[in-house]
Amino acid sequence: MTSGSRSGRVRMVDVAQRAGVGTITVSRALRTPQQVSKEVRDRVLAAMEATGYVPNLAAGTLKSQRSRVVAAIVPTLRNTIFAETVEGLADGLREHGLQLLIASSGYSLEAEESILLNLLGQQPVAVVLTGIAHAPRVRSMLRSRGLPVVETWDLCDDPIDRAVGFSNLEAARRMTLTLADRGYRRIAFAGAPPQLEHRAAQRLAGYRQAMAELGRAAQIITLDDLGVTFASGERAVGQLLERKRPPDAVFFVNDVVAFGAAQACLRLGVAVPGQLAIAGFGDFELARASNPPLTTVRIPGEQIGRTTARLIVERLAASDPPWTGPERVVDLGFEIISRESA
Amino acid sequence: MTSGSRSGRVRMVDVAQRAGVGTITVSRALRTPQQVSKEVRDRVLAAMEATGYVPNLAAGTLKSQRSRVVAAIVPTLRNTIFAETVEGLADGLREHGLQLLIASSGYSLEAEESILLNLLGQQPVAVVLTGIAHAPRVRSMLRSRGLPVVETWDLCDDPIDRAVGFSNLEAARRMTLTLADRGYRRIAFAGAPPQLEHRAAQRLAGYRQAMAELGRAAQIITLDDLGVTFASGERAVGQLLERKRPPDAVFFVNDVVAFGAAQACLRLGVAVPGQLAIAGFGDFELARASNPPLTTVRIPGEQIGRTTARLIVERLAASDPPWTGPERVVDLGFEIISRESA
DNA sequence: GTGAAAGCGCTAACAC
DNA sequence: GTGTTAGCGCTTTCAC
Repeated sequence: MTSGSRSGRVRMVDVAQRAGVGTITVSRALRTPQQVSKEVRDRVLAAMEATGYVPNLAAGTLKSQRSRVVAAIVPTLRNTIFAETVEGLADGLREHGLQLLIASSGYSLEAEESILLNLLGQQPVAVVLTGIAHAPRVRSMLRSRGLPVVETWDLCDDPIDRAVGFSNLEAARRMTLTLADRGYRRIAFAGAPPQLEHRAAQRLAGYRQAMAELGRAAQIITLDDLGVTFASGERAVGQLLERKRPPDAVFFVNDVVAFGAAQACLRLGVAVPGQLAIAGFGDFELARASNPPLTTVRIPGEQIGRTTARLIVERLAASDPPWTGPERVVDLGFEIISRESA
Repeated sequence: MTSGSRSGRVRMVDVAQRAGVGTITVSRALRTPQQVSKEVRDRVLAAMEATGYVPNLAAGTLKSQRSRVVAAIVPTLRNTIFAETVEGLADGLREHGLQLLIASSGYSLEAEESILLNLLGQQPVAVVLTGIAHAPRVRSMLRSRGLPVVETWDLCDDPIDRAVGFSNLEAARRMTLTLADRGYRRIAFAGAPPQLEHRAAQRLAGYRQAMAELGRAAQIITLDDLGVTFASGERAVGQLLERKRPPDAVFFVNDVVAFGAAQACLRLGVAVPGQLAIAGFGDFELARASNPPLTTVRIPGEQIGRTTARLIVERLAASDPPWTGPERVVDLGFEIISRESA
């Protein structure tokens, strides 16, 4: 098992010679074992063990024009927002022998574009993007390549290829109406500046639409820190309380900031929901752990990842042309979760 | 910019012909621009734009025996524990044109081994592992390859190549002594079963050592869920309170479970730190957001990532042999952070 | 500063 | 079920 000279330079030929077969047989033993007789296969596997052979995927990819890598870009890995999706995706892909290549864009569309160029060089067999808003060239570049592409975390009438997600707008609208149903009168929305993030903008739009339906005036609180840190939620509460006529309910753009706000209230002695009701978005583990537990929108984070993996695997098996087939857009829905905070 | 026939099949020759140069000049314009006259370079860049050329890294990697990929394995991406390290690493590498290939092992050493085999196939120029405990073959495989390897999040006298981290044992020992200094008498430690995770075992050992120094009896609480969810912290509090003689302070193996425990106390009306003091480990954003804020050990998560990136970049530039050079082990230290919870 | 030829290690296509 | 041949698209080496 450790005899192989200086490993890392063991080539398929070395294994083949040791097993007394041709290189192609080694290749087949690895990729399509059923094509190789059990006896030979065992000999080959033993030779691989003995030499510590690790296939050079660069060579295989080059020749076959087909890697085993799926490239994904998420806005951030720093908090838990996309964590479930990424793990679900990675698991779903790994079960089919595909390796996930992840990069984060820091919520910047320009960064997304340049990162994508880099990732494409690795010859991925599919690309996963977060959201449906992209730099102009991203769409054309991916379409012209004819690569399977899945856009996640939102829906869209005309995806680059496929989309898997839920309606951020509708989810926010429903949450707003739910808060109104509960009797809250002055419902505010807190999010980062909408031009910074399309999904946040969609949620804001859903809030606005609901408020219009209710015939009430919208009240917007702008978060800093891209609206993804506890601290920005805390600061928002500070701002709120200075207002002459503060809202009696705030719908936060995600659970991370909602949680930060709830903790600030606890610290400041602001009763939740008595004095200020708080709603979040995401139903992360944080929402249940909060005091009080957060009313929020459950979104199918892990399932988005799993479904994305499934679509990719199916597409690779079928080798359909990119923009045909069923399920171009998969709506996994959302669910309003009522807890004590609102 | 979109003329190039069916993109994804644009090769370097196509760009070269369009620019009226040889392929090698295109290659140089991309990789070592200073070797190409400005005039020719501009023509080449224009041709790349026009054709939408994306270099096939598989071919380059194959020929040059040198990719631009660094492979990393972390135990999980599901919570924030390793998030800072991963982002710091990714950022530090990207600044030098290196792409991070991340995979998660689910805290399993066997999974780590098999994932590593997969990743090695991509011909990474360096490998980053979490922790210093690995399956037996991992060490020999990496050493024999002579690849730059960085083990993170712990220290070790004899790393595979380099290690960047802090002493989990010493950090836990110091925190335990700090709790004793504050006057807590019955200090317990809560962590997952130590055989499941080496870093947790080190922290337990540090706790035991401190308790021995103090001449006190150790009291261990075993967490479920690998000790990485809020819920397991909550359940631990439930268990604690059933004891005849519960501890007056609990040192949790990380901030995630400590936070879960603190929230459970809040809910159950257990005064923190009055009735039960709580200490965490990590100083994640959660620690500050908690009520009360958590006394914890600050560990240099992002800096581990940054330093790891720096070591890798330096090693690639210097092409030193693997186990020589300064800084084989970089101790980034830790800091006890005193807040209200203990 | 630029080019021509060779070949990295594997797998597709075709034999047997 | 197994082997032979050719070549994927780059970069290295050496020439100019």
